[in-house]
Amino acid sequence: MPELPEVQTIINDLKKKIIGRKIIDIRTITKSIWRNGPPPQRKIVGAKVSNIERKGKYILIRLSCGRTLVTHLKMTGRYTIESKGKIKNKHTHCVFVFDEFELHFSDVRRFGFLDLIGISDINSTKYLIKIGPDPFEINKGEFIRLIQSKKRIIKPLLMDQTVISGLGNIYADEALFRAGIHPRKNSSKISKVRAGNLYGSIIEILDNAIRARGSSVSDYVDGSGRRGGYQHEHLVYGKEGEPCPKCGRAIKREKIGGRSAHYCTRCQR
DNA sequence: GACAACCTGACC
DNA sequence: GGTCAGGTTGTC
Repeated sequence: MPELPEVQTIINDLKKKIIGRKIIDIRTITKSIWRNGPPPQRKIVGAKVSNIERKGKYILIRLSCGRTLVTHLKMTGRYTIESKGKIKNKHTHCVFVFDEFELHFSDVRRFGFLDLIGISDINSTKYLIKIGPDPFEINKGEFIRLIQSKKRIIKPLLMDQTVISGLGNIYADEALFRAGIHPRKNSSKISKVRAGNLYGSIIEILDNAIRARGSSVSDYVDGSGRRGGYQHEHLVYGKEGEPCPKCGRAIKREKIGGRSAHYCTRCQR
């Protein structure tokens, strides 16, 4: 799925288009895309979008009625603004109709979901409350303490959304390469200086990736259906066998924590 | 911590 | 046919 930069790009795009606009109709094509079943029309139709926020990789669309439309895009979910009456493709699962355009939620693999939560549910929805702070919400010292206090393999730890949110497979690989840290390194054994460097790398790549409107490896597109540009700045992700940009040795790909890790066996210790 | 599961599509 | 894919969750 989209990781933090892609989710943030979509949110920035949607904000410009739908804040202050009224939802005049909802058409659910795939009922199962709603985590708790499709909500009754009356709970959404007529409400205006008051704000859009991000919590980790979740998108929170705040409505004037006090409810919140929660979305997780998982691997292939998309939110795109489409012209009215646009022909839906077979992976479009829900359409939110506004006065002058429509917001389409589509998802090839259907791992993503929509959920409408009430005012009183905001702080009690279990999958939301367990999400940890994203890297922008903590400082370097807090990050160092966070990873040194756990005895975990560093890469899966970086991707554990309950510890720190927003990073996925691409940005975890890219951050570890830039910080020169081996993806299997035990988090408790990373020195303060190197953990600080890792924090700096994470912030830098997230900032740059947001500036480039995200990474499009295969499916990801922004709210206007356009691809991002940060994939051109990837140094190791998806580059198995290619020379390391620092030392020239071939980049290795290896399963770590059930996911493909890409790294340099010489530069990352 | 490893692995399967959820699903479809692309590629070898 | 098999493998792989920006994610998360549940089961050993």
